[in-house]
Formats: sequence, structure tokens, C-alpha cells
Amino acid sequence: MAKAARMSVWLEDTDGAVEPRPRASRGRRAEQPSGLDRERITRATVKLLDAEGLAKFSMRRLAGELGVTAMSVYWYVDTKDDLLELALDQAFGELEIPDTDAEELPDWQTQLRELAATYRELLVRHPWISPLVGNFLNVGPKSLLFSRAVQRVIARTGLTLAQQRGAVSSVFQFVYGYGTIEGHFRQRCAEVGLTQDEYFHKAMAAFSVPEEMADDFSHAERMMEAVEEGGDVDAMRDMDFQVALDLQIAGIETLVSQRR
Amino acid sequence: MAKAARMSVWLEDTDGAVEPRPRASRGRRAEQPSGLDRERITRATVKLLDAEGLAKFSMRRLAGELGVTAMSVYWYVDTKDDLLELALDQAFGELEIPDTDAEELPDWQTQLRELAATYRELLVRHPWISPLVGNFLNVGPKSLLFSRAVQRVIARTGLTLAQQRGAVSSVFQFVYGYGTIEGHFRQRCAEVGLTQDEYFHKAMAAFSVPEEMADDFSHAERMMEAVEEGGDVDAMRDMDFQVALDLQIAGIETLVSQRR
DNA sequence: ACCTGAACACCGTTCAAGT
DNA sequence: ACCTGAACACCGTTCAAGT
Repeated sequence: MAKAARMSVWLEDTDGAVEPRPRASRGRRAEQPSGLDRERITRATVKLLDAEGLAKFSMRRLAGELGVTAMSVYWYVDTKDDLLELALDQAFGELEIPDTDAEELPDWQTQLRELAATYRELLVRHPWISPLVGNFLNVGPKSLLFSRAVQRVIARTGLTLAQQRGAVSSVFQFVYGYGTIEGHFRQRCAEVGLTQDEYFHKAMAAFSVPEEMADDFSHAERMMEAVEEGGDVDAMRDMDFQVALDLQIAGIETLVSQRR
Repeated sequence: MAKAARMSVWLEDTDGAVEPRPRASRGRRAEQPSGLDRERITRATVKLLDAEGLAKFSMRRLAGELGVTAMSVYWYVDTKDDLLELALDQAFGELEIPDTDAEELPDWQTQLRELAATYRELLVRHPWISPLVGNFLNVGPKSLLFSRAVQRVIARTGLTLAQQRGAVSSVFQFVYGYGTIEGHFRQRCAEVGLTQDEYFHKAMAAFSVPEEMADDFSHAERMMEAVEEGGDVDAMRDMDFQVALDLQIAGIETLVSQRR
């Protein structure tokens, strides 16, 4: 029998009543010794994650940034994982959620593209988000706001409920994967001190192709020739992203028309 | 100027000649003191990652498993990251690569489904793969074999080269995202000691819905009612995965037909 | 109520030393 | 050529103690 680990910061114990966590600063006293509270800690966490990445983030490092002892943070937060979950949801707050309630709405295709674009940008802007999304349940309030918007837009396609689940997965797991790789690639380039194009060419040139696959490697090279010929990596990635969305939207339309 | 970090185990320095790493056991002497070599170390690494997950893996833990001092491993491998890259490519060797060269081939739709299925299963079987895919360049030999097979199949769709890149991203970034979440969910359930269905229901019940989104939450509930009514999580996930692939294949077919 | 310091059980990696 | 031991600079977290 495994020791029951907590499922999420956002999920209180269901065995008893749902009581609010006592540690949040509720303004009971105006001035706290160090001015610390969950808000401030979470903001500092996001800032540090942006600046140095998930791998280098530590509770001690964070405490240093806050001008406080490492253990002070533990008054406001149970574990490092809880803090990361808070930071994750805070970042999800940057997503631009389109209005899905107005009288006169753009078609679902347009809104789906908007949602995909804002999610992609978030993942690229904060490369540390992607491993955390994989690691936690992601049921924070900001995250839910986004999920709801996605569901509302997909509901307008005319797919059945079961198909809607598949379509949501299709589009947003794709964006997740795409943004993950893209974000990490940019981060790596920055770390190594190369531009994306330099890094790309260096990686292409650096490894020798085994003889037995020399011929289908030429095909791969043709696929990438847009970049080889001086086109830049960013432009190619935008193109590929658009093609993928076009393709998926066309696919949804086909499923819908088959239902009629 | 950043200190030049190594790009990948698979990428030797290009400044000089490409010399083979001297540390691999080349059978020069039949018997080594501890019988250690890269092969054995890599296999033990995969086994340990499967058993305890990426978070608990450490060089010291691995050395213990091999009956050796932590520092012995460093004779065969430069860093922990290099070792993880080796383990990653070894796992990619489990992918079932369909024949893409035969005279009489199944249609590309079938082969694309096969490739998607084998990749999904790999990600679910080894949940530690997903964060590593996001973290390294992924240009190991086994990984390349898979990429080539994907490119060959997509090439048979009739899409332009630029569209082919988009289609590859669309399908396999989707599978990556899907397998990531699925694999991690299973891992979490095992850690907490719940079945997937128990975990699912507990998570659904555990958090209270904010009032201002109570109405669109009912829609989310209807979307999930297949599970609520005793259907199991696994079956639902298989369905959703199939719908997503159907949708993307239909989308590719549409792009192809628009080209005519 | 909030914060600190010392301590525990870990990490990855370096380096000088052994055989 | 291969392996060890001690050491360095880190981790997350517990716990008793301060104010």
C-alpha cells in the first residue's frame, strides 16, 4: 500500500469539510515581518523560472531572491511541487481567452486558431511550463478557464460529444507537443549562445549519416531545404504550425459533414 | 559569452576529426574488472527508469544496482545527461517500424496509424521518455530510424514537401502530447495506489466548481459522462485517440485533394 | 504567527589515488 | 585501463528554537 501522496494543491482533502488553507495572508495584520505571502512567492517563482529555467530553480535560490531564509517559504507552501503548481496556474493566467459568449461571434475556426496560438506562445515564452503540465493534474482556476473556452469553441463545430473530446485532444495535444519542442529549442540555443539558424545548421552538419540510410536521408534534406537555403527557422515553424492547424480544422469539418 | 555546452552524445565535435569515443569497450580485453560497459550501463538505466521513474533515478542509485561505486560509471559516460540520452535512444529501439520499402504496401493511412500507435504505446510504457524527448535533440540512431519511417509514409500522401513537414508535426506532436499525459496519469495512479477510474472520479469530485462557471461546467460533465456512467478511462482514451487520428487523416486527404 | 539555524539524507561531479 | 574514496557544492525537508 503506497503512502497516500497529495494529488494537487488545488484539491483539498475530501474526507472532511473543505477548509481554506490557513496560511494565506488574509490581511489580518497589515504588516508582516518580511512582507511575504503566497502571491509574492508565486510571482518570484515565475520570474526565477523564466530567468534560469526549471533545472536551476531551487527553494534556496528562491529564498535568496526574496531576501529570506529557505525555510520561511515553507510557512506559505507545503512543498516545492505545490509551489510549482501555483506558478503553473499563474502562468496560465497569461493566456488570452477569447469571448465565447457574445451575440456575434467569429466562426469557431477563427477562435480555435486564436486559442491554439495563445497556448503555443505561452509554452514558448515559458519553456518550464511544459514539463509541469505533464507532471501535475492541471486543475487550477486559470487552467480551467482555458479548458472551458476550448470546450465551448469545439462545441460549436457540430461534432458529437464523443467526437468533441477527440477533437480537443487532437488540437491541443498537438499544440502542447509543438510548443514544447519549440520552446525548448529556443532555450537550448540561448544556453549554448547560438542563433536558432546557427544551431540548426550545426546540428545538421555535425553528425554523419550511416550509409544504409543515405538515400532516405536525401529526402529529409529536401524537406528541410527551405531552411538550408537561408530561410529562417522561425518562419518555417510558423508555416508548419499553420499547415497543421489547417489540416486539423479541415479534418473536423469532414467529420461534421459526415454526420449529416 | 556562454560556456559551450555539448549539444548531444550523438554529436561529436566538428572542429577536428570525428574520432570514436575511446571509452566504449571494444573487446580489446575479454574480461573487465567489473564487466561494465556502455551496453550494460544503458540497459540498467532503462530498467531503473522503468521501475522508479525519472525523478528517483540517480547515478549513485544506478551504481548501487550495478554493484559498483558511483564514480565507476563516469568512466563510460561523461555526464548523467549523456547517459539519459543513451537510455532514450535505446528505448526508441522498441518502436515497431513498419516496412516502407516493399513492393505491395498497405495504404499510407494504415501505416500512419501503425506508427502513431507504436509511438503512443512507447510513451505510455516508459513515462520517463517524454520529458527527455523535450530535453534533448533526439538524433540517436534508433530515433532517426523512426523519423525516417514517418517521413517515408507521409511522403506517400501526395502532399507538397512543405505540407509534409506540417503533417508530420501535426500527427506526431499530437501523439507525443497524448502519450505524455496518458503515461503520466497511469504513473500517478500507481504511485497513489488508485485505479485509473478511482483516481478520475476522485479528482472530478474533489474540487468545488466556482459559481461563475457552473453552467459551462455542466457541459464538461456531459462530455465526460461516458466515464461517469461506468465506462472505463482506458476505453475512453482509446476512442479519443482514434477520433483524433481519423480527423487528422481526413484533414490530410482534404489538403491533398485541394492540390488537384 | 512568522521566521531562523542546525541537521539529515540525499544529489552530480572533480580529483588524486590506487591496482 | 579501469575503479575507488574523499571531498565540494549543492539539493528538499524536518524539527526544535527563537521572537
